[in-house]
Parts: sequence; C-alpha cells; structure tokens
Amino acid sequence: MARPANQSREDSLRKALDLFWSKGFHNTSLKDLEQALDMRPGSIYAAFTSKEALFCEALAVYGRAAKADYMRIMQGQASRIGGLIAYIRSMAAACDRDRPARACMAVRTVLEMPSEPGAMRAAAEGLLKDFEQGFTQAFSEAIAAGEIGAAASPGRLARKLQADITGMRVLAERASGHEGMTERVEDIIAWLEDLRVPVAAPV
Amino acid sequence: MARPANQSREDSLRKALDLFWSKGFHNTSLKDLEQALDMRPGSIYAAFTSKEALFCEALAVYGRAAKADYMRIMQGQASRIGGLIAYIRSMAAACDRDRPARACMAVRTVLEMPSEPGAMRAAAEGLLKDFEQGFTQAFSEAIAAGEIGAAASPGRLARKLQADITGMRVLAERASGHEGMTERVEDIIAWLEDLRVPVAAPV
DNA sequence: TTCAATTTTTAGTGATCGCTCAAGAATTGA
DNA sequence: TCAATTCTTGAGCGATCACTAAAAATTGAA
Repeated sequence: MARPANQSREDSLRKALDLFWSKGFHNTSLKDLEQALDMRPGSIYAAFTSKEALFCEALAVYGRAAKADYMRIMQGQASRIGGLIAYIRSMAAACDRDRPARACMAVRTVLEMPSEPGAMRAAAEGLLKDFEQGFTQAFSEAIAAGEIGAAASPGRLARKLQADITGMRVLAERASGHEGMTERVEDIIAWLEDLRVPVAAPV
Repeated sequence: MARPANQSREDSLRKALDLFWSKGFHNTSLKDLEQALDMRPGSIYAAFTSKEALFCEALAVYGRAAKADYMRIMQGQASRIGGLIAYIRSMAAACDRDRPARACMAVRTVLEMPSEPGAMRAAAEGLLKDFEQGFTQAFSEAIAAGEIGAAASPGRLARKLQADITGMRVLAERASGHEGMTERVEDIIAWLEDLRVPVAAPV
C-alpha cells in the first residue's frame, strides 16, 4: 500500500529527547536534530509539524519513562516509604551514570522557558505536577497503612520531597557536585525514615 | 578630551543581567540587548567584546549583588543561625516580588550550559562554589560559637542548605509553586532551628 | 579653530536560523 | 507491470543570528 517509515516514531522521539535534554531547546538546532535523527528537514516536519511540537512530544516521552521507572520501583517494595527510599537511591545511581543530563528534564525546561506561557513550559509544569501528585498519593497510602503519622499532610510531604530531589539533581549537574551526592541521598532517606512511626515506643 | 559614554558600564550590565536572567543566554538576541541597553551593536561590542563576555560580566554583577545581600543580612543578626534564617526569609520575600526570575541565576546558567565546559558555565559554577563556601563559613562560626553541635560538618550542612534553597527557588519559578513557598520556608527554618543546641536540656 | 581622543551610529557582513515544497524513491495491492 | 500511497530527499526560502568596519558625533586641549 504505502512506503513504511525508516524508523519508528518512538525511536525518533527518544533521540530527539536525548538531544534536547543535553543541549536545551534553544541551543538545539535543526541541523543537530537532522544529524541525531538521521532525517532530512522535510521528513522531520512531515512527522512532527514543528521544532516546538517535536520538543513537546519528546518531553512527553520523558514523562512516560520517568513515570514507568517510578511505578516499577514502587511495585518492587513492600512499603510506600521503602519504595520512595528505593526510588531516591535509584535516581541517584542514574545521576552517576552519564545520562543526557543529570538534572530533571522538566525542571530544566521550566527554567529555560521563563516568562513565556507557551506550550513547552506548560507541558513541563504539567509533568512536575504529575510527579508531585504521584508522591502525594504515595504518602497518602503510607498514612493509610500506618507507616507514618496521620498528622503529616501528604501534599506538603510530596512537595518537600520533590524540592529535595530537585536540589539533589541540580547538585549532580554541577561539575564539582558529584562528591556531595552521597550526603544528599543519605539526608533525604534519613528524613523519610524519621517520618516512620516507631514500631516499639520507648519508655 | 574624549566623548563621554552615555551611561555607566555598571548600569548597562545591570540591564543586561535583567534580560539574561529573565530570558536565558541562548534566548536573548542582540536585538533584545540593543533595546534594553539602548545601545547600537557597535557600542555594545566596543564595550563588552562579545555577547558571551557581556554575559559573564553580567553574571559577575549578579554574584556581587547576591553576596552583598547575604553579608548585609548576616551582619544585622546576632547569631549565625539567626542570620541564615533571616536570609532564607529575605530570599523567599524576594521571590514573591517579581524579579527578572525567581530561580537563582547561577543555577539557571548551569542548567542551560550543560556539557560545554565554557567560560559562562565555569563562572556560574564558581558562583555556586562561593555561596557554598559562605554557608560553610557561617556554620563553622556557629559551631565555634556553640550555637550548634560540633558533630555536624559545616561543609555538609552548607551543601544541604544550598540544595534546599535551590529546591525552594525552583518551586518559586513554577506557575503553581507560589502557594507551596511558605511550607518550604518553614521546613528549612525548622531544620536550622533543630540544629541549635538547646539552651536548657529537659531531663 | 583646529586637533586628537573616544564613543556612537549606521549600514551592513556571511552564516545560520526554522521551515517549505516540489520531485524522487520505495513499498504496497491490483 | 502498474498505479496508488507514503515517505524521503535536497535545494533553497526569508528572517534572524552574532558581529564588524567606517563614518559621524562629542568632548577637552592646543
């Protein structure tokens, strides 16, 4: 019937994501994309409409992958708090391996698109809201399961965790930040551990 | 003798900083700079050599202003920990007023210049190192003064504080992040308070 | 008034930007 | 073998990029 595409849309998006993640939107040219995707401009625009739309789709791929990672790790743990701790450890390990960049792609995007209320910025903010919501749910379930005290506000805990992760990953992005990573991971985990209701109360 | 410049170099740098801070380096064009500085391209290049050199000088202005703010607030407080608390409060208040951007300019720059080991990235990393060093000194003095326990590592405390501030200011940058700011400020201040050696130990 | 010193303006430079489109190439069912 | 359909190519669009060189403007001193 028709000629099939040389590569799947998903593959192209992953390559575009790597590029955008490492160089940022404004510093990535179509020449760069042509080379990374091994596609000529006509093909790129036929498939993705515009550089901006391509960025948004690549960002969505990032979001799905991040969410999948999170779900997989949480499901492998018996408790919610234990799951969050495992997630922090996993993320710190991922920051050590040299990915396109160490900092969160969504944070990077929010900082790169400041005042403009465009689609890319909105998409990045949406991702951050989703992550926050996921953490909120985890803390809610931890409270329901009696893992942590009921006095804590799940949303507030989630926002603190997200801010801590942001701080950790920005530190990881710094050239001299590698050494401090272990400290940061330990501090975040210690905070999560401290939330736990003690099994046997002393005195 | 010679024709005087229309405005001081410092004024031009402040205007350039506002622009770079709000739009980022790659998203700021020379057209933007011409308009903001009210200078024609020839004047700009005669005064600042290149867009990159102008950015570096503007970043240095940012660093000096940030350091001056920090010193001023710390000197107005009797204790080191009290000074840090006042500084956090002041920074959160500054994030509420709409400055060029809420997030730290140095963090923004590190995230915008990822892999490239250029002068701009190096300058931003240097600023972050300076801030970290300032916090380290404050914690050292707090330990020496008996404000907080001697078991704590000043450098580690400084890196945690810096990461917390980063997380707070990135949150402030988000459209929906305004509400969560009070929480973050309270959490950071509570952590600083908890470091303090209790005046009178209860049984 | 003229001159030297310095800054500013003006009019561009070539290169690259994101993007378009007509034509060719490839793969299908008929 | 042939249309039909879809994808890819590659030249090139106008606009904008960072940047430059030379002339004009503004000064104090000679």
